[in-house]
Amino acid sequence: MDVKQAIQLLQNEGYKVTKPRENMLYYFEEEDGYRTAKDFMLFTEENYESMSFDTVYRNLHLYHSLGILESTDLDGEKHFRMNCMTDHHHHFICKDCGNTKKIPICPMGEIEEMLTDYDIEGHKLEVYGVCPLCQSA
Amino acid sequence: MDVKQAIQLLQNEGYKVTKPRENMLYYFEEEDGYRTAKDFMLFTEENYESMSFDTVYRNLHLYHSLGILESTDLDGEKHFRMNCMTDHHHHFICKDCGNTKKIPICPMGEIEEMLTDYDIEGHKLEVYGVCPLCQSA
DNA sequence: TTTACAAATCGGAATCATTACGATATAATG
DNA sequence: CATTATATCGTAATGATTCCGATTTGTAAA
Repeated sequence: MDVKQAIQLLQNEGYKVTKPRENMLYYFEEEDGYRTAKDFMLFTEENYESMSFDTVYRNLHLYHSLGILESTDLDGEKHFRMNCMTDHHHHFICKDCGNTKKIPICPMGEIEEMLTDYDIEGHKLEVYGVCPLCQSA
Repeated sequence: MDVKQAIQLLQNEGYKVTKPRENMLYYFEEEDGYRTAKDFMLFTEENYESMSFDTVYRNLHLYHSLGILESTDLDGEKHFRMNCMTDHHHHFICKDCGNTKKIPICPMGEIEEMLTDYDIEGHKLEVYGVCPLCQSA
């Protein structure tokens, strides 16, 4: 998912393409990892174009519901990153920088077999630690 | 982990065994699933022995740091359950009642092999949905 | 290109979960 | 049973997120 595709999706679904929305898309396309609402607010302030909390949170939810962003609960804060929908996978998440590495392994096949009476709606597999770059820093 | 073991652990580590602490232990021993601070506060109010937020949160953290409780971030709230330290495993978590079912599968062996340059500190594997009991209700 | 209007934004107030704080109470030890 | 460090209490403060009324803006039709 890139900015171009996301804008296309917004238009197809009848949502307006506004300056704030574009700014958010470009930010998350650039950052290859999980970021919070505050991360984004700080970034915009540094670039002299801060926007309302309301707008940021509302669009984060919109983007999540449209599948443009994926999210995870971490340390009591919601974190978001661009959604890579091409294949099903999971992430290593660096606790220092928030950047991620793809993990192309998923044990859900096995697990579904042992939960036949359960209505499975989703799952989460995440690995936490420090990435090579942050280790050397 | 049961109440008896937890109390033993508190004493060994030099912590006092107080009424509020005992109440919390009995609550989590009884409930076989993830519960929030508020869940516990509501329970105590119904039993006419409510206690301070400060006390509840402080002891939740204490119990977590001692390994008496395990925790997970869910819907922007921290959830806790009695820790079952006998074997490494993961959980199915019912989104309606919070109760859990053990999943004795873990793909970390495979995953560690593909993350050789990464400093791995932890991981999370959770399956979400509706348990059989809540489906029929 | 202008107009019209639904949709989006803004700033600030409100809410919810969680943490901090000073005063009081209490478990553990001698 | 006296001492004292530790825990609790009630409340105030914090941090993330949501809500709200007023204003602005994209979009589509005139």
